[in-house]
Amino acid sequence: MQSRTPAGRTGRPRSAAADTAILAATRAALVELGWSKLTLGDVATRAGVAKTTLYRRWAGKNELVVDAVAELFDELRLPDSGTLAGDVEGVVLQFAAILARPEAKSGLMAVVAESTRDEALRERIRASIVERQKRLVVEGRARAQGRGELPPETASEEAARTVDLIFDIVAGAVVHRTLVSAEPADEEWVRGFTQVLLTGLAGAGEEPASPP
Amino acid sequence: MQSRTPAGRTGRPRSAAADTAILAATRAALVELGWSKLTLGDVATRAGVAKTTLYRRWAGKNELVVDAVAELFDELRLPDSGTLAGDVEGVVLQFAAILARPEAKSGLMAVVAESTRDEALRERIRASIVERQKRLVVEGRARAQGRGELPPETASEEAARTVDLIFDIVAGAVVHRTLVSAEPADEEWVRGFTQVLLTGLAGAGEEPASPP
DNA sequence: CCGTTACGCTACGACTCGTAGCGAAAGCTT
DNA sequence: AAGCTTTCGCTACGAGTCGTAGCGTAACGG
Repeated sequence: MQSRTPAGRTGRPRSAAADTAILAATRAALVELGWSKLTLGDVATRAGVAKTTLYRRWAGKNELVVDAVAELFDELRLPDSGTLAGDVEGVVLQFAAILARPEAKSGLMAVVAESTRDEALRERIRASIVERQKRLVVEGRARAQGRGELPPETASEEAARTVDLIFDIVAGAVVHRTLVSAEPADEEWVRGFTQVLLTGLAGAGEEPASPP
Repeated sequence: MQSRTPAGRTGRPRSAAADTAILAATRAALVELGWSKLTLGDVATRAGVAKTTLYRRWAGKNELVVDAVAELFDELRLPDSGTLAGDVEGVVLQFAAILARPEAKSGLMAVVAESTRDEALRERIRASIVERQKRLVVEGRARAQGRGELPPETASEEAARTVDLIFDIVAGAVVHRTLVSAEPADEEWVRGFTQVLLTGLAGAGEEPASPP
């Protein structure tokens, strides 16, 4: 968040209700208009605030949409299924459910595209969206190592690289499936993906050990 | 392409030189301005043509950028390294090299974002960019099956699903690494990725069988 | 009650968009 | 060589958006 009133501050405080109304209006506008046709004037009207209020709180369209989309990822939780495969499937299904929403599709990819030319924007995305997801990978990996499903820790630098690699594979696959292939990442797909991730391509032909 | 002069047509033909100049100017504008600040008027000036000529050939910014970016993928070739791992690494490195270019980063993701609200645009992307990449997966997989590195074909519908899955994993990982994590998909990363893809997470700690 | 800050509203110049209309140019056909 | 057809470059235009400035009012804290 960025609109927190600095602690020992005088004067009229910023309306917290306006913040939530603006972010909700932004998501609604993303659904109806998409990124390119979304205008800040329209968002202001939807939220019931003045256009100038928007410009007082956000630098521009990019920052506003990042904050609006970031809230969608608040609900991400790491399930405790007891097995690595179960944890992966659970997280991926949650991630896929978020990405299936139209405001996430059009908003997230657009700001990522913009972030290729804006270092500050990329950092904002990283801090408010990506880092939260990556923490799930770290925790899930640690659990699996504790159960002996994954080889134990090596050097810490090597571990960081591995986490980054896993994260790029998991998040990238779901994003590509949802946005580029434009097919749902449903349970069947997630099962297949998880099997490839855990056992590799060669093992992908075999059935998993436990049919229901 | 869309500006081919219909076969038995009379009148002045469209300038092919204008086409290439416009697409090159579009890529240059993508590098300098990025997607959001790119204007068709600016592209026309760079290409040395009138703005109206642009509107006669392309419906809008989206279609123009898709064509401009699609040309970047013309150079994709499937290397014949003799092993599945080598083929995967070769293709991924080529793909990564293309995605490393700024005109690909800002252009490709932006049109993908737009395509979530435009069915025709998504089809245009699929036909001119995605399908070409997917063919490499199909061919590489067939070669590996011929060498016995992958289990042979099952049902054809099952095979299509597998190809789609592999494609989403490979392309998604490279895209996510390059655009979201904003780190280069260099040889070291590609080696690690290929190993996970072929042997799975559990085998990712082991060294590959054949050191040079 | 007073100082300070946020808010809503209006207005503004600058810019981009996509289109229309025109005369000239470049092909093919006869 | 003349005629037909289509494209091209150019200019101009209304419509819409941008981001900001200015003003009076509202909501807090001391």
